[in-house]
Amino acid sequence: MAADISSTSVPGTLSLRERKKLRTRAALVDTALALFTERGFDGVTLDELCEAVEVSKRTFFRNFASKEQVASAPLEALWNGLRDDVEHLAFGHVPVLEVLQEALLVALARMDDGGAWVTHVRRSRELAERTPSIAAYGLQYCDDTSAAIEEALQRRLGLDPADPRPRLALDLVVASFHAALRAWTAKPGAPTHAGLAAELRSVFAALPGALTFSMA
Amino acid sequence: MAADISSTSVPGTLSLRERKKLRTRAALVDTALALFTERGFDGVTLDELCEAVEVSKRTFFRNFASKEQVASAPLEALWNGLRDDVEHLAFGHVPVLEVLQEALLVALARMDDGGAWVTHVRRSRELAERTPSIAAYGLQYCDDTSAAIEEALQRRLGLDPADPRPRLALDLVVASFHAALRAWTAKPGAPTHAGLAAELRSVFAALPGALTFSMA
DNA sequence: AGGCTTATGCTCCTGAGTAGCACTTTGAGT
DNA sequence: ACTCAAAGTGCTACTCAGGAGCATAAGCCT
Repeated sequence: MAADISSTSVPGTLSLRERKKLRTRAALVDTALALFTERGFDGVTLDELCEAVEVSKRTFFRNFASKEQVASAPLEALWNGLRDDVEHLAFGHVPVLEVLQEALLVALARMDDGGAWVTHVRRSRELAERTPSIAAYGLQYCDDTSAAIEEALQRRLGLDPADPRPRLALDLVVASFHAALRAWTAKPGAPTHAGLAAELRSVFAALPGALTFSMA
Repeated sequence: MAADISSTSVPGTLSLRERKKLRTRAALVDTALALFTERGFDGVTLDELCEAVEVSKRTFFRNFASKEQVASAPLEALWNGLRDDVEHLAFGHVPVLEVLQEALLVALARMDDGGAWVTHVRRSRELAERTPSIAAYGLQYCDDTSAAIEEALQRRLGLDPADPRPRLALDLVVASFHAALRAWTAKPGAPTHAGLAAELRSVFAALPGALTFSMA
């Protein structure tokens, strides 16, 4: 899943084979999001998608585990980034919740290419909203990643595996991101990276109130 | 989805047709959980399941939207119960989070038949743990129900639809339940209803600490 | 009792996802 | 430079989930 640096002499440079594979993968994501957006997830068969990218179905399934995954790829990249970062977080004596919030903002900032990612995410999100199977896949991936992160937190913080607190803190951060994503997707106009980050900060700010507020 | 009282004179009594349908449904859930547990989710085809219950595949799909749903039925009943209850909650000036926690405990208590439900949940849970597609379906159903509950909360509390707090509070309650479920499933021995409720209370108690705790 | 509604069964069909085999490309050893 | 092993790719054939149309039977109302 994560790009790994291998056998080539210059670190950070990928072999021809690896670059080709990444290009194929990117082309599949790009074309899939375009076709799904245009004709709907169920209106596009895998055969059509593969034909458009000039790749066989076999190759598709070597890059993605399911039709749903190719539509969820942009957000998976974000969660993978967060998961990898947790390994190197400095915790000091700051509350874990705050460390995780900051880590998500950092992972999000890292996704800021020239706007390609943000455009993909917007499309992916809109598809998920009207396609239950995509939403289901995304939630499950998120849950899996959360379990992996929880495990890392337990290890790095020296906590009892039965302690529910790290997972709850993490789930709260994830729920905040989903809330931010919904709000951001609902906003009309061209999607921006800064806009998404702002929504996320705003939800984080509302979080303490979520625990204490009562009827107006 | 929810049992509705119809045309018969005595409220609470279902017509023969409706009772028969419910029996078929229950038989499908029961047999499905047994077969899936025995041979694995992918080791049982729908045709086999339908044959075992002596029902056609058409009938199966009139009762359930997918193979995954029949395995998730027990927990769906709980979420449906919570969703319906939210319509009649008294909020007073108690924090919404606490009202929701209490509501979930009440909905859970209502599931206490003689142990059949709890046995089904345990099996369903164990299946979900080793079958990603079941887990995905369950999370998506939960998310859908949460959206419906959020909508009800907005309406009943007179809140701005853009206010993220009710959904965050709800997500926290749901996350607590999932944590309790994981802990409960991990415990060996015969599953009990009281045990699950106790786990849930224990997670609720740990919740404030989840926001503030830092490295030991 | 008889007509109406609704569940059910049967059968055919599409498309996701898997597996086996042959072919090509790439990186490494000599 | 040449060769070989390893990995990626394409083709084909297969299983099974899930949906649609039409005919039948069971339960409901008058």
